[in-house]
Amino acid sequence: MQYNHQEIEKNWQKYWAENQTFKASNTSDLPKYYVLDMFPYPSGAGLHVGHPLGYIASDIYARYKRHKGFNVLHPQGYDSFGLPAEQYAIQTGQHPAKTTEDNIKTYRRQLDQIGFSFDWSREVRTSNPEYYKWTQWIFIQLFNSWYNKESDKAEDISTLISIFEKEGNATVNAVCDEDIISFSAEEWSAFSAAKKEEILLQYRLTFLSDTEVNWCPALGTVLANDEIVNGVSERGGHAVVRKKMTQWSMRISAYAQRLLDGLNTIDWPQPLKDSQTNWIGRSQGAMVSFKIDGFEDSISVFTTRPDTIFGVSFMTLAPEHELVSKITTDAQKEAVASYVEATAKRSERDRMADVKTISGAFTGAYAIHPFSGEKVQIWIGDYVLASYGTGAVMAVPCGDQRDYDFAKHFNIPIPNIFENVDISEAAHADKEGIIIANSDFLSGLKYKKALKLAIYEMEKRGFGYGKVNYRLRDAVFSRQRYWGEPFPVYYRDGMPQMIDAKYLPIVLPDVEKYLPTEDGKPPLGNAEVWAWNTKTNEVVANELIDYETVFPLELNTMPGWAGSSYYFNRYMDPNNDNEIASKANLGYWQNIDLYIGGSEHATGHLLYARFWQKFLFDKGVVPVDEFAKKLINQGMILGTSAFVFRVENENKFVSQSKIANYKVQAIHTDVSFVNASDELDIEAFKNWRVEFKDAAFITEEDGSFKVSREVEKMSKSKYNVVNPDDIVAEYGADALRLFEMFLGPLEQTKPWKTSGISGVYSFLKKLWKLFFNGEQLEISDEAATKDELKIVHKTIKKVEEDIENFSFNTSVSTFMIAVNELTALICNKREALEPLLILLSPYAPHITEELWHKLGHTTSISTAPFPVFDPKHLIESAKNYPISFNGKMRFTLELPLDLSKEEIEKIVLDHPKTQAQLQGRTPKKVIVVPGKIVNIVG
RNA sequence: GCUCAAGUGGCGGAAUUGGUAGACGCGCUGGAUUCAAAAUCCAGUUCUUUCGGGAGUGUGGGUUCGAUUCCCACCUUGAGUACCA
Repeated sequence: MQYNHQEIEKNWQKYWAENQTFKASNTSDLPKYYVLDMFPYPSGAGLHVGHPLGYIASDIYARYKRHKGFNVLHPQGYDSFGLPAEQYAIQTGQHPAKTTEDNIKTYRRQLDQIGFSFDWSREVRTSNPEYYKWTQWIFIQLFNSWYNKESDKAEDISTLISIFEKEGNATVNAVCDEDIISFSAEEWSAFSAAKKEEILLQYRLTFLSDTEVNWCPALGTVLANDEIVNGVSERGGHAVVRKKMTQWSMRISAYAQRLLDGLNTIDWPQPLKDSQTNWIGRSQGAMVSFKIDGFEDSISVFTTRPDTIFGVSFMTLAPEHELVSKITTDAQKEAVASYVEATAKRSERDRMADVKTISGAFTGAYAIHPFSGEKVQIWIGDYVLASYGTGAVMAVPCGDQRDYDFAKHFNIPIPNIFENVDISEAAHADKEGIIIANSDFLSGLKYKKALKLAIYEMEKRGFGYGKVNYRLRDAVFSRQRYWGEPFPVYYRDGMPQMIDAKYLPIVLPDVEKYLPTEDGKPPLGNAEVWAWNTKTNEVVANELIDYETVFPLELNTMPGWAGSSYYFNRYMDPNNDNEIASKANLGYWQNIDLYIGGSEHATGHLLYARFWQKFLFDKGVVPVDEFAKKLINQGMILGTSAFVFRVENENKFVSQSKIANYKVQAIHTDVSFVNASDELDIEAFKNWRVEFKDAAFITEEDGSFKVSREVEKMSKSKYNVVNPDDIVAEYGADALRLFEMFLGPLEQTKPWKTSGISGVYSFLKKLWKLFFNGEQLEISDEAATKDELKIVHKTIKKVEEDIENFSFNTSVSTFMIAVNELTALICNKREALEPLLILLSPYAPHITEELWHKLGHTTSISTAPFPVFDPKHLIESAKNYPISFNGKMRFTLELPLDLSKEEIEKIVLDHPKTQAQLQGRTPKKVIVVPGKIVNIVG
């Protein structure tokens, strides 16, 4: 009987779906295990063979855990809000919901044919109102919360109001805006309702503010920092400029320290942790305030080196610093103004690309050194960033290279405050082993002591204090897009009002056009029914807006990361209409045990999701404050492009080995025209494009035409995309799954070459043959021999270790070895083949399910217990010892394992081959490691 | 520039409490079967060799009886990050 993968795979996929084989129960006595993939954005292009890699790995692990007796949650869904559907809508007028629905159908079909054990009854889609109801709900919770640094968690805004009512805000230790006014309890109660609202907004965890945002004119929207790469938009590579806009922001900075600390409690890849650590950017130092000569104002700076404060010889402000225009003297006005204008013109990208050029301008003003009382010049320079720290630095040229370069360039003095350090060529930034000099009370001290004493003195004298600073900025949460979650917000007297949670979801309205309005409002500005009636609590037509009971709704939508920041909790109870998920389900499933996805989400999704999880934990919604215990980044699968060589200015192609004789240019050809031996199907190539129809070909001697190959990113334009549909049709899903795992270590980037799949395909055919004699299924119930059991048990041991270590590539070779060895023994014993099928079933679920049932079983193999390894089958009585001379293995010798060291040494030394190797020399030393090796020195 | 990771046959890769380098597969070579092809099966495939053997895991050094594995320096590639005060 032939191995017919097409029929087998279709049948079992149908069986699993009909029997809901992989539906997870929310109540079970079994231990739980939650395996999750990062859910995909359903793009119009569908899947290529690189996409399922992580899904296959997680599916193997999920199936393995079921065999091991776990109640496994392994759901899948779609991150279905996003830009491509919207841009398609702008071009074609097609509603993004329709495009998205179509794309999801394609995705589902492609995923289904690979045989994943997803519990599809739990599917979520971020663009479904039943889902984004909870995205809106979380937004309201954030709005109604503030961060109390005393309790170090988010609390309800009502606790803040009651503090204000009792004692004003002097005692409040909160994470909030910087420009907060202070007020007493009496003043608070005297404030108008609007004023109170305005103050509270400065404390809320999501808040409206005029912020400098990254505005992308080409996309017509703002972008978050992590959506910008090298100064241009991550998507499309468009220019990005700084612009002031009123936007919703998320106070993620409140969680900076906890996001940092939490990294120590989770098993995530070190590079990913490093990039989050770097993104959060904690630095410890001090805030110091410098008075400005002749002004009431002072300049605050953040420094990590307060020990070098006596080395300050000037100060530098960012050109955008608010004090610049105020303190600049008349004499310097022109120079400063032209410098400010010049820097404003330069894009972020230019400024970043050009780090070496030193530029700046003197303001004419002086600051007073807080310790020495000396006057120091105040400069402006674009090496100081407005967005970091306070936008101003105390410049210590002897200890910081940038300050040093600036001072040299503008002839500013460079006082040396280090003992025995030469600073004639460069600054001395190293803080280890230095001794401070010329620094009043700090002189003679080492770095650590000087640092502590400097902060102590600043605090005592009242112009500075120790502080931890973070690079992490609050996250802009508004997008000027259509295809995203609407905010549950309307505006009354210019102040935002939350819609009561019981009226959620606020459903995205229909619009005529998906572009911004003519007066520059976001696309929702085109909606005609987009106002909130506070009496009837429903969305009504804009024409009813009277600013008394009917008010305009928010026109922005939420960013892409909103829906993906909590979806893993929703899978636990996806159809619950009253809560994100029930307490019981959240309590049972807790968090993700294994999360698999790409490393590109390191500082986006994975940071925001941790932030929301911690917030939801503070609010008592979820039971744990990290959402994923273990995370693995699967590597990218690259394409192997094929090139043909065309003679310049001729319609003539030259086979690979002959190009030296011609002047040729390489052009991509479709990889599907090329076989395993890199030979081109000339006919297919000719029919590919009209211009190749009459092309001439200079072939190899044997008539074949060879292409050259190169590994590149898989992309349509390089004609190297391989569609899993084609692979599944020709070789089957089991072969695809095995081959993707066989390519190499999961986390590694590796090239795809379809030719290699024949190896795993013939492995499956060999496995099939073990069960059949010609057309006839033939299985023996005789006891397995010692040798057969040895094969089975060494395979159990290795495969179990490999899966636990996520080393899926090596277990595929182990299966091949086992089948090769059993084939050699002509083994068809049930006792040997049944455990082998179970071992293999996570990798190749269809063929094993088929053979399992052919063996007479009536329930799915996925419920069979994992075979138990018994070491007694691997006990050996003899060892084939490698005999080395000076560490080089020269021959092997089979010896019983129960020999003593001395006996082994004697036998080896007496052996004629040893004598031949020694050629009469006497060995200096003989190392015998019983059971391992013999090494003869001399 | 900084940080991290990785360099092993023609290719993907295997081997680490230091102990037989190249498992498994692709490709390639030869053979069997076939009218022929596909499929299948068998043998071989790191390099070199005077067929005894010798060399060999990016380069150079070190530790060790013994190093792909540990240490130092360098080279190359990839990823991330970048005026962070």
